Amino acid sequence: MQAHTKPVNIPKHAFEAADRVHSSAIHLLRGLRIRDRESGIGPAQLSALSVLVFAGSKSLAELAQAEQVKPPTMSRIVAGLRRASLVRLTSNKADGRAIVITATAKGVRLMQQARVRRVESLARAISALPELEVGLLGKAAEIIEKLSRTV
Amino acid sequence: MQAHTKPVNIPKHAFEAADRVHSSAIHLLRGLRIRDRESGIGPAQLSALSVLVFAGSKSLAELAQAEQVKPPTMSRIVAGLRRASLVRLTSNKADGRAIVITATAKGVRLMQQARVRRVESLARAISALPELEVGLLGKAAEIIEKLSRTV
DNA sequence: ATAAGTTAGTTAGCTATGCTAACTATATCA
DNA sequence: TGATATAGTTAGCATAGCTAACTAACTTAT
Repeated sequence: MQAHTKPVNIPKHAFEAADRVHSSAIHLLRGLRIRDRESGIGPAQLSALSVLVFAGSKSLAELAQAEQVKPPTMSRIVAGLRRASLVRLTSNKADGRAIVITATAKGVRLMQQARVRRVESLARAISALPELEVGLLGKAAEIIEKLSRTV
Repeated sequence: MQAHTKPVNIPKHAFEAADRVHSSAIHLLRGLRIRDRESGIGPAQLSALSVLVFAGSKSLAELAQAEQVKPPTMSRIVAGLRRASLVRLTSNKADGRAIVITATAKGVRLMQQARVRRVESLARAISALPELEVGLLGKAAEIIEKLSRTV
């Protein structure tokens, strides 16, 4: 009943770095997500909408996979977004079973405002840092972005 | 009724750095949280337990504040943790209304395993990076940790 | 000392979000 | 054509968020 991973093949310093990066990411997002309440929609709806706005139209199955939820869950999330007129559903000409989910202008506007609210306070804090540290953060973000495609 | 912040006093480069840091943190945690399902408890319970394990015993109100939820919500989360024997409730000698919530040995074990599962794949990815980048990540984590106390 | 007010937690009842199982409708394949 | 597979929905369950209203215990003012 225990994780049967080889525990020894990861150097200690890598594990500690991972732990600190993980922990700081949690604490950062814990602070930033407070302002999401102002959006007026729930976290799952907001996150699904962000995928549609930043990655374009998706089918239900694609959106479910991107958000790591099962299709029935995404079905209800999309129903909520639709009720709020934040997305529009159209039919896929090539496949009558599938739906094409697209953010409406209202949805794009809501999402952009939510993103600005989130990033704004972080940006303010960052602007108080020395130039060197800002550059360091930019490089680190790039590395983390690359890592998150591997893990 | 609107946020009366001056929108212009944040330099563009700070906003862009914030955006990249924010985005990379989201993508990182989106990948890591998949393995939390193996813990057998829900995300809110897992997160509350991590506070108890890493910051020690807390009252219900303190735990609710740390997790940014209202007391009734935390009351139910703690009830779930208690049903699973992951926390123990004792009375506060100094204040008969308050409860002291403490992780049990089983709770500590579950939490540590969950943390290892999360961090392990990230650590593996990090161990493949050049030494220089690992160091850079460590410094960035420190800066982000500091920032998340300000934002 | 006791009545009034405050504070800590719980309970009830709503919504949102996660799941699996079972269904409908459409595509595809033998 | 009939069998099978795939896309999405519906039903029903659990968890997790909220507010309103409650109980119990502590504090304060008279």
